[in-house]
Amino acid sequence: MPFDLLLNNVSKYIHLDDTEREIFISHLQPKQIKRKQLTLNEGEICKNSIFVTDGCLRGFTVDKNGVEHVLSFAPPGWWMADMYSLISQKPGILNIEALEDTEAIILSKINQEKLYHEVPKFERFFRILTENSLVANQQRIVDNMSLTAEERYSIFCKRYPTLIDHLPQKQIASYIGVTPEFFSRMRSGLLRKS
Amino acid sequence: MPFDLLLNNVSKYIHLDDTEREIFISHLQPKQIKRKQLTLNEGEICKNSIFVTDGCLRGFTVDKNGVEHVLSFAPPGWWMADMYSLISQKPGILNIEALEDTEAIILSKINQEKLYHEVPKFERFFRILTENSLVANQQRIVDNMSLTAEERYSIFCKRYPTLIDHLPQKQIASYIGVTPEFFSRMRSGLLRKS
DNA sequence: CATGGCACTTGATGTAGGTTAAGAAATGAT
DNA sequence: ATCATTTCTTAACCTACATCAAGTGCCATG
Repeated sequence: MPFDLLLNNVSKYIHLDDTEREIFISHLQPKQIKRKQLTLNEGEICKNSIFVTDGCLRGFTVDKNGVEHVLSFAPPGWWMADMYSLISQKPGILNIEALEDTEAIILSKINQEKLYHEVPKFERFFRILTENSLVANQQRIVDNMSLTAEERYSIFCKRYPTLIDHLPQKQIASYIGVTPEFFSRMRSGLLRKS
Repeated sequence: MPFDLLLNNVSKYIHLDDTEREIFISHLQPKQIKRKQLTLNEGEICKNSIFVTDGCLRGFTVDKNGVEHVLSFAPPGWWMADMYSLISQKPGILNIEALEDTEAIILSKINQEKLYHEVPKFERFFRILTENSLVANQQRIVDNMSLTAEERYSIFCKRYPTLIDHLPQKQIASYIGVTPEFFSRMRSGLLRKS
Protein backbone atom coordinates (compact mmCIF):
# COMPACT_ATOMS: atom_id res chain seq x y z
CA MET A 1 0.00 0.00 0.00
CA PRO A 2 1.68 3.24 -1.06
CA PHE A 3 -0.54 5.25 1.31
CA ASP A 4 0.37 3.33 4.46
CA LEU A 5 2.94 5.80 5.72
CA LEU A 6 0.51 8.67 5.29
CA LEU A 7 -2.44 6.86 6.87
CA ASN A 8 -0.19 6.04 9.77
CA ASN A 9 0.73 9.68 10.08
CA VAL A 10 -2.94 10.69 10.10
CA SER A 11 -3.99 8.05 12.60
CA LYS A 12 -1.57 9.49 15.14
CA TYR A 13 -3.97 12.41 15.56
CA ILE A 14 -7.45 11.44 14.37
CA HIS A 15 -9.27 8.13 13.97
CA LEU A 16 -10.74 7.36 10.54
CA ASP A 17 -13.38 4.74 9.77
CA ASP A 18 -13.32 2.89 6.43
CA THR A 19 -15.51 5.37 4.58
CA GLU A 20 -13.52 8.34 5.77
CA ARG A 21 -10.31 6.63 4.79
CA GLU A 22 -11.72 6.03 1.30
CA ILE A 23 -12.74 9.65 0.93
CA PHE A 24 -9.32 10.77 2.06
CA ILE A 25 -7.49 8.50 -0.37
CA SER A 26 -9.74 9.58 -3.24
CA HIS A 27 -8.36 13.11 -2.82
CA LEU A 28 -4.73 12.06 -3.00
CA GLN A 29 -2.47 11.51 -5.94
CA PRO A 30 1.03 10.05 -6.08
CA LYS A 31 3.88 11.95 -7.67
CA GLN A 32 7.50 11.27 -8.63
CA ILE A 33 10.07 14.06 -8.43
CA LYS A 34 13.51 13.64 -9.94
CA ARG A 35 16.68 14.70 -8.14
CA LYS A 36 17.36 18.45 -8.52
CA GLN A 37 13.89 19.02 -9.93
CA LEU A 38 12.02 22.00 -8.52
CA THR A 39 8.42 21.19 -7.70
CA LEU A 40 7.64 24.74 -6.60
CA ASN A 41 9.30 28.01 -7.63
CA GLU A 42 9.22 31.20 -5.62
CA GLY A 43 6.72 33.60 -7.12
CA GLU A 44 4.31 30.76 -7.88
CA ILE A 45 1.14 30.14 -5.94
CA CYS A 46 1.44 26.97 -3.90
CA LYS A 47 -1.47 24.69 -4.73
CA ASN A 48 -0.40 21.49 -2.98
CA SER A 49 0.70 19.94 0.24
CA ILE A 50 3.30 17.26 -0.38
CA PHE A 51 3.79 14.21 1.82
CA VAL A 52 7.11 12.47 1.19
CA THR A 53 7.15 8.65 1.20
CA ASP A 54 10.65 8.15 -0.18
CA GLY A 55 13.66 10.37 -0.92
CA CYS A 56 13.95 13.90 0.42
CA LEU A 57 12.82 17.44 -0.37
CA ARG A 58 14.16 20.76 0.79
CA GLY A 59 12.39 24.12 1.02
CA PHE A 60 14.56 27.20 0.62
CA THR A 61 14.47 30.91 -0.13
CA VAL A 62 16.98 32.99 -2.08
CA ASP A 63 17.91 36.37 -0.59
CA LYS A 64 18.73 39.58 -2.46
CA ASN A 65 22.42 38.59 -2.66
CA GLY A 66 21.53 35.27 -4.26
CA VAL A 67 22.28 33.26 -1.13
CA GLU A 68 20.03 30.26 -0.46
CA HIS A 69 18.56 29.65 2.99
CA VAL A 70 17.14 26.22 3.77
CA LEU A 71 13.97 26.45 5.84
CA SER A 72 13.10 22.79 6.06
CA PHE A 73 13.87 19.28 4.94
CA ALA A 74 11.20 16.67 4.27
CA PRO A 75 12.42 13.09 4.55
CA PRO A 76 9.88 10.21 4.38
CA GLY A 77 6.95 10.76 6.71
CA TRP A 78 7.10 14.57 6.55
CA TRP A 79 4.90 17.19 4.91
CA MET A 80 6.20 20.02 2.76
CA ALA A 81 4.53 23.16 1.41
CA ASP A 82 4.97 26.91 1.23
CA MET A 83 2.57 27.54 4.07
CA TYR A 84 2.40 31.24 3.42
CA SER A 85 1.43 30.82 -0.21
CA LEU A 86 -0.78 27.80 0.42
CA ILE A 87 -2.79 29.67 3.03
CA SER A 88 -3.01 33.05 1.35
CA GLN A 89 -3.01 31.79 -2.25
CA LYS A 90 -0.64 34.61 -3.07
CA PRO A 91 2.77 34.24 -4.78
CA GLY A 92 5.16 32.61 -2.34
CA ILE A 93 8.81 32.92 -1.40
CA LEU A 94 9.71 29.25 -1.13
CA ASN A 95 11.44 27.00 -3.63
CA ILE A 96 10.89 23.28 -3.16
CA GLU A 97 13.49 20.97 -4.66
CA ALA A 98 14.17 17.23 -4.55
CA LEU A 99 17.58 16.43 -3.07
CA GLU A 100 17.29 12.93 -4.53
CA ASP A 101 14.74 11.00 -6.58
CA THR A 102 11.63 11.30 -4.46
CA GLU A 103 8.22 9.65 -4.19
CA ALA A 104 5.45 11.71 -2.71
CA ILE A 105 1.70 12.01 -2.25
CA ILE A 106 -0.03 15.20 -3.25
CA LEU A 107 -3.02 16.73 -1.52
CA SER A 108 -4.15 19.73 -3.50
CA LYS A 109 -5.45 22.83 -1.74
CA ILE A 110 -8.79 22.30 -3.49
CA ASN A 111 -9.09 18.74 -2.28
CA GLN A 112 -7.99 19.79 1.17
CA GLU A 113 -10.88 22.25 1.34
CA LYS A 114 -13.27 19.54 0.09
CA LEU A 115 -11.92 17.25 2.76
CA TYR A 116 -12.68 19.81 5.46
CA HIS A 117 -16.32 19.72 4.39
CA GLU A 118 -16.65 15.99 3.83
CA VAL A 119 -14.67 14.89 6.90
CA PRO A 120 -14.51 17.81 9.32
CA LYS A 121 -12.08 15.91 11.55
CA PHE A 122 -9.41 16.92 9.10
CA GLU A 123 -9.71 20.50 10.33
CA ARG A 124 -8.38 19.09 13.56
CA PHE A 125 -5.67 17.07 11.88
CA PHE A 126 -4.28 19.99 9.94
CA ARG A 127 -4.64 22.32 12.87
CA ILE A 128 -2.45 19.97 14.88
CA LEU A 129 0.09 19.72 12.05
CA THR A 130 0.21 23.49 11.86
CA GLU A 131 0.56 23.75 15.62
CA ASN A 132 3.48 21.35 15.56
CA SER A 133 5.34 23.25 12.93
CA LEU A 134 4.59 26.54 14.67
CA VAL A 135 6.20 25.14 17.79
CA ALA A 136 9.22 23.89 15.83
CA ASN A 137 9.66 27.27 14.15
CA GLN A 138 9.40 29.09 17.44
CA GLN A 139 12.06 26.88 18.93
CA ARG A 140 14.26 27.57 15.92
CA ILE A 141 13.92 31.32 16.40
CA VAL A 142 15.00 30.97 20.02
CA ASP A 143 17.90 28.71 19.04
CA ASN A 144 19.09 31.11 16.35
CA MET A 145 19.02 33.98 18.82
CA SER A 146 20.63 32.30 21.80
CA LEU A 147 22.93 29.51 20.60
CA THR A 148 26.25 29.39 18.75
CA ALA A 149 26.50 27.68 15.36
CA GLU A 150 28.16 24.72 17.05
CA GLU A 151 25.31 24.26 19.50
CA ARG A 152 22.75 24.52 16.70
CA TYR A 153 24.64 21.87 14.78
CA SER A 154 24.68 19.56 17.74
CA ILE A 155 20.93 19.98 18.16
CA PHE A 156 20.43 19.28 14.47
CA CYS A 157 22.42 16.06 14.79
CA LYS A 158 20.30 14.88 17.69
CA ARG A 159 17.02 15.88 16.07
CA TYR A 160 17.63 14.53 12.56
CA PRO A 161 20.17 11.70 12.97
CA THR A 162 19.01 10.01 9.77
CA LEU A 163 19.53 13.13 7.69
CA ILE A 164 23.14 13.90 8.61
CA ASP A 165 24.59 10.97 6.71
CA HIS A 166 23.05 11.40 3.29
CA LEU A 167 22.61 15.18 3.15
CA PRO A 168 25.29 17.35 1.46
CA GLN A 169 27.09 19.39 4.10
CA LYS A 170 26.32 22.68 2.43
CA GLN A 171 22.59 22.01 2.87
CA ILE A 172 23.02 21.43 6.59
CA ALA A 173 25.20 24.53 6.81
CA SER A 174 22.46 26.55 5.18
CA TYR A 175 19.82 25.17 7.55
CA ILE A 176 22.03 25.91 10.57
CA GLY A 177 22.57 29.41 9.22
CA VAL A 178 26.31 29.49 8.44
CA THR A 179 28.43 29.42 5.29
CA PRO A 180 29.72 26.07 3.97
CA GLU A 181 33.27 27.28 4.69
CA PHE A 182 32.58 27.98 8.32
CA PHE A 183 30.62 24.76 8.66
CA SER A 184 33.58 22.77 7.35
CA ARG A 185 35.95 24.46 9.78
CA MET A 186 33.52 23.90 12.63
CA ARG A 187 33.28 20.18 11.91
CA SER A 188 37.01 19.64 11.71
CA GLY A 189 37.26 21.51 14.99
CA LEU A 190 34.69 19.20 16.59
CA LEU A 191 36.46 16.09 15.27
CA ARG A 192 39.77 17.22 16.68
CA LYS A 193 38.16 17.62 20.12
CA SER A 194 36.80 14.06 20.30
CA MET B 1 -18.96 46.04 25.43
CA PRO B 2 -15.57 44.80 26.62
CA PHE B 3 -15.71 41.87 24.21
CA ASP B 4 -16.15 43.96 21.08
CA LEU B 5 -12.52 43.93 20.01
CA LEU B 6 -12.39 40.16 20.37
CA LEU B 7 -15.69 39.54 18.57
CA ASN B 8 -14.41 41.74 15.80
CA ASN B 9 -11.25 39.70 15.62
CA VAL B 10 -13.24 36.46 15.40
CA SER B 11 -15.64 37.74 12.78
CA LYS B 12 -12.75 38.38 10.42
CA TYR B 13 -12.50 34.62 9.93
CA ILE B 14 -15.79 32.95 10.87
CA HIS B 15 -19.38 34.14 11.09
CA LEU B 16 -21.20 33.64 14.39
CA ASP B 17 -24.96 33.75 14.95
CA ASP B 18 -26.36 35.08 18.25
CA THR B 19 -26.41 31.72 20.02
CA GLU B 20 -22.87 30.91 18.99
CA ARG B 21 -21.74 34.32 20.16
CA GLU B 22 -23.39 33.72 23.53
CA ILE B 23 -21.71 30.36 23.91
CA PHE B 24 -18.37 31.88 23.03
CA ILE B 25 -18.72 34.71 25.52
CA SER B 26 -19.80 32.33 28.27
CA HIS B 27 -16.38 30.68 28.01
CA LEU B 28 -14.43 33.90 28.40
CA GLN B 29 -13.31 35.76 31.46
CA PRO B 30 -11.75 39.20 31.79
CA LYS B 31 -8.48 39.69 33.56
CA GLN B 32 -6.33 42.61 34.72
CA ILE B 33 -2.56 42.32 34.72
CA LYS B 34 -0.41 44.91 36.45
CA ARG B 35 2.73 46.31 34.85
CA LYS B 36 5.78 44.02 35.33
CA GLN B 37 3.54 41.23 36.55
CA LEU B 38 4.27 37.81 35.10
CA THR B 39 1.14 35.98 34.06
CA LEU B 40 3.03 32.88 32.99
CA ASN B 41 6.41 31.59 34.17
CA GLU B 42 8.65 29.24 32.23
CA GLY B 43 8.35 25.76 33.64
CA GLU B 44 4.62 26.17 34.19
CA ILE B 45 1.97 24.53 32.07
CA CYS B 46 0.15 27.12 29.97
CA LYS B 47 -3.57 26.80 30.59
CA ASN B 48 -4.87 29.92 28.84
CA SER B 49 -4.92 31.88 25.65
CA ILE B 50 -4.87 35.59 26.36
CA PHE B 51 -6.44 38.21 24.14
CA VAL B 52 -5.24 41.73 24.94
CA THR B 53 -7.80 44.55 24.84
CA ASP B 54 -5.65 47.27 26.42
CA GLY B 55 -1.99 47.64 27.36
CA CYS B 56 0.69 45.30 26.11
CA LEU B 57 2.23 41.90 26.90
CA ARG B 58 5.52 40.40 25.90
CA GLY B 59 6.55 36.74 25.64
CA PHE B 60 10.20 35.94 26.23
CA THR B 61 12.63 33.17 27.07
CA VAL B 62 15.75 33.31 29.19
CA ASP B 63 18.83 31.53 27.84
CA LYS B 64 21.51 29.72 29.83
CA ASN B 65 23.50 32.97 30.19
CA GLY B 66 20.49 34.71 31.67
CA VAL B 67 19.85 36.78 28.55
CA GLU B 68 16.20 37.43 27.70
CA HIS B 69 14.91 36.95 24.16
CA VAL B 70 11.58 38.50 23.22
CA LEU B 71 9.55 36.23 20.97
CA SER B 72 6.44 38.32 20.63
CA PHE B 73 4.54 41.39 21.72
CA ALA B 74 0.78 41.49 22.17
CA PRO B 75 -0.73 44.96 21.90
CA PRO B 76 -4.54 45.35 21.86
CA GLY B 77 -6.18 43.00 19.37
CA TRP B 78 -3.49 40.31 19.63
CA TRP B 79 -3.43 36.85 21.18
CA MET B 80 -0.69 35.60 23.46
CA ALA B 81 0.14 32.14 24.78
CA ASP B 82 3.00 29.68 25.07
CA MET B 83 1.83 27.67 22.10
CA TYR B 84 4.18 24.80 22.83
CA SER B 85 2.97 24.38 26.37
CA LEU B 86 -0.66 25.12 25.56
CA ILE B 87 -0.71 22.44 22.88
CA SER B 88 1.32 19.77 24.61
CA GLN B 89 0.25 20.61 28.18
CA LYS B 90 3.86 20.12 29.20
CA PRO B 91 6.00 22.67 31.09
CA GLY B 92 6.80 25.55 28.75
CA ILE B 93 9.74 27.80 28.03
CA LEU B 94 7.92 31.11 27.74
CA ASN B 95 7.52 33.89 30.29
CA ILE B 96 4.63 36.24 29.71
CA GLU B 97 4.85 39.67 31.31
CA ALA B 98 2.83 42.86 31.16
CA LEU B 99 4.86 45.82 29.88
CA GLU B 100 2.20 48.15 31.24
CA ASP B 101 -1.11 47.78 33.11
CA THR B 102 -3.05 45.50 30.81
CA GLU B 103 -6.65 44.41 30.30
CA ALA B 104 -7.19 41.06 28.70
CA ILE B 105 -9.69 38.32 28.03
CA ILE B 106 -8.87 34.77 29.00
CA LEU B 107 -9.93 31.66 27.12
CA SER B 108 -8.83 28.65 29.10
CA LYS B 109 -7.58 25.54 27.33
CA ILE B 110 -10.49 23.61 28.84
CA ASN B 111 -13.06 26.07 27.55
CA GLN B 112 -11.33 26.13 24.20
CA GLU B 113 -11.77 22.36 23.89
CA LYS B 114 -15.42 22.70 24.93
CA LEU B 115 -15.84 25.36 22.30
CA TYR B 116 -14.48 23.04 19.64
CA HIS B 117 -17.28 20.61 20.48
CA GLU B 118 -20.06 23.12 20.92
CA VAL B 119 -19.19 25.35 17.97
CA PRO B 120 -16.93 23.36 15.64
CA LYS B 121 -16.29 26.45 13.51
CA PHE B 122 -13.82 27.47 16.16
CA GLU B 123 -11.55 24.66 14.99
CA ARG B 124 -11.31 26.68 11.81
CA PHE B 125 -10.81 29.96 13.60
CA PHE B 126 -7.93 28.71 15.69
CA ARG B 127 -6.44 26.82 12.78
CA ILE B 128 -6.30 30.09 10.85
CA LEU B 129 -4.79 31.94 13.81
CA THR B 130 -2.16 29.25 14.12
CA GLU B 131 -1.49 29.37 10.39
CA ASN B 132 -0.98 33.11 10.55
CA SER B 133 1.51 32.92 13.34
CA LEU B 134 3.29 30.03 11.63
CA VAL B 135 3.71 32.23 8.58
CA ALA B 136 4.96 35.15 10.68
CA ASN B 137 7.46 32.93 12.47
CA GLN B 138 8.71 31.49 9.20
CA GLN B 139 9.25 34.96 7.83
CA ARG B 140 11.13 35.88 10.95
CA ILE B 141 13.47 32.92 10.54
CA VAL B 142 14.21 34.00 6.98
CA ASP B 143 14.74 37.60 8.08
CA ASN B 144 17.08 36.58 10.88
CA MET B 145 19.14 34.50 8.47
CA SER B 146 19.33 36.91 5.55
CA LEU B 147 19.02 40.48 6.83
CA THR B 148 21.23 42.79 8.87
CA ALA B 149 20.05 44.12 12.23
CA GLU B 150 19.36 47.46 10.57
CA GLU B 151 17.10 45.91 7.96
CA ARG B 152 15.26 43.91 10.59
CA TYR B 153 14.71 47.08 12.58
CA SER B 154 13.34 48.88 9.57
CA ILE B 155 10.91 46.00 8.95
CA PHE B 156 9.86 46.10 12.59
CA CYS B 157 9.15 49.81 12.32
CA LYS B 158 6.95 49.30 9.28
CA ARG B 159 5.15 46.30 10.72
CA TYR B 160 4.47 47.61 14.23
CA PRO B 161 4.43 51.42 13.92
CA THR B 162 2.25 51.79 17.03
CA LEU B 163 4.65 49.81 19.18
CA ILE B 164 7.86 51.75 18.49
CA ASP B 165 6.80 54.81 20.41
CA HIS B 166 5.80 53.37 23.72
CA LEU B 167 8.02 50.30 23.92
CA PRO B 168 11.34 50.48 25.81
CA GLN B 169 14.21 50.27 23.31
CA LYS B 170 15.77 47.29 25.00
CA GLN B 171 12.63 45.27 24.32
CA ILE B 172 12.76 46.08 20.64
CA ALA B 173 16.49 45.31 20.60
CA SER B 174 15.78 41.93 22.12
CA TYR B 175 13.04 41.20 19.58
CA ILE B 176 15.33 42.24 16.70
CA GLY B 177 18.03 40.01 18.15
CA VAL B 178 20.76 42.49 19.17
CA THR B 179 22.09 43.94 22.44
CA PRO B 180 20.65 47.22 23.74
CA GLU B 181 24.12 48.80 23.28
CA PHE B 182 24.31 47.89 19.64
CA PHE B 183 20.70 48.89 19.09
CA SER B 184 21.43 52.32 20.51
CA ARG B 185 24.46 52.77 18.25
CA MET B 186 22.47 51.60 15.27
CA ARG B 187 19.71 54.10 15.90
CA SER B 188 22.02 57.09 16.31
CA GLY B 189 23.68 55.97 13.08
CA LEU B 190 20.34 55.92 11.29
CA LEU B 191 19.41 59.37 12.64
CA ARG B 192 22.67 60.84 11.44
CA LYS B 193 22.00 59.52 7.95
CA SER B 194 18.58 61.10 7.55
C1' DC C 1 39.96 8.05 -19.68
C1' DA C 2 39.79 12.58 -19.95
C1' DT C 3 37.44 16.72 -18.10
C1' DG C 4 34.46 19.66 -16.26
C1' DG C 5 31.85 20.64 -12.77
C1' DC C 6 30.58 20.36 -7.87
C1' DA C 7 31.38 19.56 -2.89
C1' DC C 8 34.65 20.12 0.46
C1' DT C 9 38.90 22.05 2.71
C1' DT C 10 42.21 25.46 4.28
C1' DG C 11 44.31 30.02 4.84
C1' DA C 12 44.40 35.15 5.12
C1' DT C 13 41.87 38.89 6.04
C1' DG C 14 37.48 41.67 7.00
C1' DT C 15 33.32 43.04 9.69
C1' DA C 16 28.85 42.93 12.15
C1' DG C 17 27.74 42.80 16.30
C1' DG C 18 29.11 41.46 21.40
C1' DT C 19 31.31 42.70 25.89
C1' DT C 20 32.74 45.55 29.49
C1' DA C 21 32.57 49.71 31.75
C1' DA C 22 31.18 54.19 33.05
C1' DG C 23 28.41 58.24 32.86
C1' DA C 24 23.91 60.67 31.61
C1' DA C 25 19.06 60.76 31.35
C1' DA C 26 14.68 59.23 32.39
C1' DT C 27 11.41 57.14 35.35
C1' DG C 28 9.33 55.54 39.56
C1' DA C 29 8.74 55.26 44.70
C1' DT C 30 8.50 57.79 48.97
C1' DA D 1 11.13 67.18 45.65
C1' DT D 2 14.54 63.64 46.18
C1' DC D 3 16.57 59.52 45.98
C1' DA D 4 16.95 54.95 43.72
C1' DT D 5 16.44 52.24 39.92
C1' DT D 6 16.21 51.33 35.48
C1' DT D 7 17.13 52.78 30.71
C1' DC D 8 19.95 54.83 27.31
C1' DT D 9 24.36 56.38 25.35
C1' DT D 10 29.21 56.36 24.19
C1' DA D 11 33.73 54.42 23.76
C1' DA D 12 37.50 50.86 23.52
C1' DC D 13 38.30 46.49 22.68
C1' DC D 14 36.99 41.52 21.34
C1' DT D 15 35.10 37.39 18.75
C1' DA D 16 32.18 34.58 15.90
C1' DC D 17 31.43 34.35 11.77
C1' DA D 18 31.79 36.03 6.58
C1' DT D 19 34.41 36.80 2.40
C1' DC D 20 37.76 35.94 -0.96
C1' DA D 21 40.92 32.98 -2.95
C1' DA D 22 43.31 28.84 -4.14
C1' DG D 23 43.67 23.99 -4.05
C1' DT D 24 42.02 18.96 -3.55
C1' DG D 25 39.17 15.01 -4.38
C1' DC D 26 35.16 13.23 -6.68
C1' DC D 27 31.93 11.47 -9.28
C1' DA D 28 29.37 11.96 -13.76
C1' DT D 29 28.98 12.67 -18.75
C1' DG D 30 31.17 12.82 -23.22
